[in-house]
Amino acid sequence: MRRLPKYLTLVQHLRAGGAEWVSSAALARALGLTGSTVRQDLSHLNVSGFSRRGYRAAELERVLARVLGADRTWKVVIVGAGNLGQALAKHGDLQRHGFDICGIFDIDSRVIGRKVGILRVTSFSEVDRVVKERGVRLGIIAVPAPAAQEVADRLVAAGIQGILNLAYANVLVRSGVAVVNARILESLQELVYLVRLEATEWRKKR
Amino acid sequence: MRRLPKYLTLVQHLRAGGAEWVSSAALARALGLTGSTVRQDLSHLNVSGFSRRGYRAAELERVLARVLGADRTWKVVIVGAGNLGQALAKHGDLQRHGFDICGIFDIDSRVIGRKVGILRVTSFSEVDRVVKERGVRLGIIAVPAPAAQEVADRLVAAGIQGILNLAYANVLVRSGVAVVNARILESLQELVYLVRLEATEWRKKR
DNA sequence: TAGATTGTTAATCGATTAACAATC
DNA sequence: TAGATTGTTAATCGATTAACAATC
Repeated sequence: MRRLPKYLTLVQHLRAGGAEWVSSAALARALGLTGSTVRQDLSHLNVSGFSRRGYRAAELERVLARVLGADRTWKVVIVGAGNLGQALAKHGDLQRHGFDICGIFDIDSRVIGRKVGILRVTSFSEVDRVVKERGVRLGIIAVPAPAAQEVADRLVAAGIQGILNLAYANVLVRSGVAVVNARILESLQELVYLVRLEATEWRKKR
Repeated sequence: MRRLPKYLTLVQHLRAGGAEWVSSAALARALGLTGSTVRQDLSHLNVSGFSRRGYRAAELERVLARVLGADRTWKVVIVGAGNLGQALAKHGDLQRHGFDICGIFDIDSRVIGRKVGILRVTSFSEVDRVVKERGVRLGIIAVPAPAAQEVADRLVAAGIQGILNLAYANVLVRSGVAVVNARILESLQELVYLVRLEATEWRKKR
């Protein structure tokens, strides 16, 4: 369920703010959902709430972290050391949330060897070796669109089990390998669509 | 509809590859959908296909671009000149797809004035003026989570109509302002969830 | 003609919401 | 007790898929 990460983040923030109990209504309000939806979602988890109080924040966080695998670290490689790839490698949030970045790769000899945070850009030809040696399970694709499929094939062949695709192209992989697409450009286009929709609705009301 | 940007991208790529006609089946295959879904989606658009051939690629691209507002430029400001903000400002894909980045802002005096691509980091205190003077309609939030809500309030007050929120916190805005969240960390957590799901399914089959 | 494809209707499926008894 | 909240069932809603006549 794609809402689970949102619950986790929110509960973490609420706990940081000192909350001991959280109600379905509170979660719903903060995420723009209904209490019903939240209770339905949480009922699939191994957690139970209390009348008049809600859910124990600490327990809820622990259970959410568990089901999302956020209670252990996940090894990741980043392919593509352009602006986006480098930004991710340096982005503290990933390390802070249990992702262990095992390498950043590129084919451009001008960036290979360059330091990015605590890492050094490595030739893409070594990606198989690193993935196998270190048992990396996740790969992030941050290369130009035309190269995305080739990179995906290579990662899957090396044994990667999940791909986060940031490239502006769809990649096809054999079943058994998970792919999540996350494209800022598409999100922006969605935003434009919504903004125009709002503008139209507004005009209708007049 | 959040699939429209995907159709647009795909049709652009297919056209670049020389395709004159595209069928619903071809689109479906490339995006992991069914032909039915694609035809339903396109039926809401002002475009019609032809038996035995499909849709005219050029016409489809034009119509999709139109409904997504990709046929004109959209002014954007970026708030937050950290790794991610800077990467976006330098990221050619945005400019190339009709987004005109009118400024990148930060509150940290150590980065204010620094050059980022062709832009220069400006003090966040000037964001209202820039938004108003240039008629900017979209804002991208790329600041740490605790600052996100404050930035959103400020952008909305300045007249921004749509917000792309990359911060790891939910922002609440008055109705009439569109918000799209795009968080790499949440996408990664979703990926982890899917990878573990696959692993479980696999174990079940044995 | 045979075959491929659209456009649309109807069926299915799943997700969201409403409602409310049970509980504290 | 009164009131707030969960957990769950049933209803609603919307999105996806199947099916197929119409078309070229």
